[in-house]
Amino acid sequence: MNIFASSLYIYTVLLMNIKSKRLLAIKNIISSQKVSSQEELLFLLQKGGYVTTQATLSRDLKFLKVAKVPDAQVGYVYALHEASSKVNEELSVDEFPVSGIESMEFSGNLAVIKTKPGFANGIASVIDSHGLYEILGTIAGDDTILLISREGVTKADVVNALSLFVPGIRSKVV
Amino acid sequence: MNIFASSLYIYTVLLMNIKSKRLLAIKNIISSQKVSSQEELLFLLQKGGYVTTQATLSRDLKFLKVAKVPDAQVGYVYALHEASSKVNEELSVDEFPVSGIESMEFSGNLAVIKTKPGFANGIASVIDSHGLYEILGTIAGDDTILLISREGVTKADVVNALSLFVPGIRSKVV
DNA sequence: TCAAAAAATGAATATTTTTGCATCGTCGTT
DNA sequence: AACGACGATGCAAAAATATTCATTTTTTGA
Repeated sequence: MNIFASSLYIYTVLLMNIKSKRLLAIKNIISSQKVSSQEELLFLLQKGGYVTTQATLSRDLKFLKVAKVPDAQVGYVYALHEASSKVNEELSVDEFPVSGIESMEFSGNLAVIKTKPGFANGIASVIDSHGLYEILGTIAGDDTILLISREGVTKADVVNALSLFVPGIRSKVV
Repeated sequence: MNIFASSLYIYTVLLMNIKSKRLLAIKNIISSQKVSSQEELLFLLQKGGYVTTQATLSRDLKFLKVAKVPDAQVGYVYALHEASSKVNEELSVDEFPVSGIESMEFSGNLAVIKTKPGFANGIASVIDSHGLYEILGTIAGDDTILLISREGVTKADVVNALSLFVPGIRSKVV
């Protein structure tokens, strides 16, 4: 199977472009160790294969709302805020999620998909864009997608349909 | 013992208190408005009668562990840490903005909760944070929350679950 | 597909923040 | 009283960070 011809590739590109990956790497690094300057972060990113400049880091940190906080040990540390701090705790620097999806559960002809914060809209629109027969439509909040499936369609059908372009999707409740 | 005869006391009042007062003033200022640079803070302090230099502010902010956080409005703001700002915290994790809820009605495995304008997201996230078994998830707009309950769960079950932390909750429709 | 628009980026620069050093006023000790 | 220690502070240099500008890359719309 040529994955570059598959919708998996399209999905991946849509959600995980270079910048997104770098942002995720930044999150992972600063949540796993004390980083006290952008220069230091720059070096750590390079070790992970991300080559960029201090200017871009400054913008990235602003985008991520990463705070610079006084710290007893090293003077200052960069810190994520509450909401984003536990997002990627199980991920190492070198492993990136190909999906922002956390879980999926059904209730009747509805499914509730939990995503990483902020991912719901993006993922929902990817789902919508495939125009799947099984899925009537979706509504997305910030980290939750409500998916309405067509009458007569089973939960397995929906999972199967989504699994075509959502890697590793699996329903918690069967 | 006459503490006014103690030179330690005099020393404390004359020197330490100046710093303490300034630190307090800094806390008050940055917790009541958005301050985006030390220079700006310097000016605000001067208006309050505290004359100092930017270098001292840098040290003060470090002492107070004041974080510099990216902000959508003004670029960057200085922010107190959780512990320091607890004064303003009116709601604990277990308290609930019950006054924000207007009504709750069911239809099948769905419930629509009407809230005061702007409250929906906050209330929905409080509900989510409790990770109730009965509730698959919620999606919030501005003043409406859609709540999806698990299959086999009754309306009463949902109300019971919510009533654990939502005082006086009651379903309009049974 | 192509052109226009928008977003991302690096280099250089401007701005902001931190810090080394010297000083001042005071205390505790001799 | 003299001396050394200490915390607070200002000044100025150094370091860190943010932003401007020009360019490239990506996305969007027709």
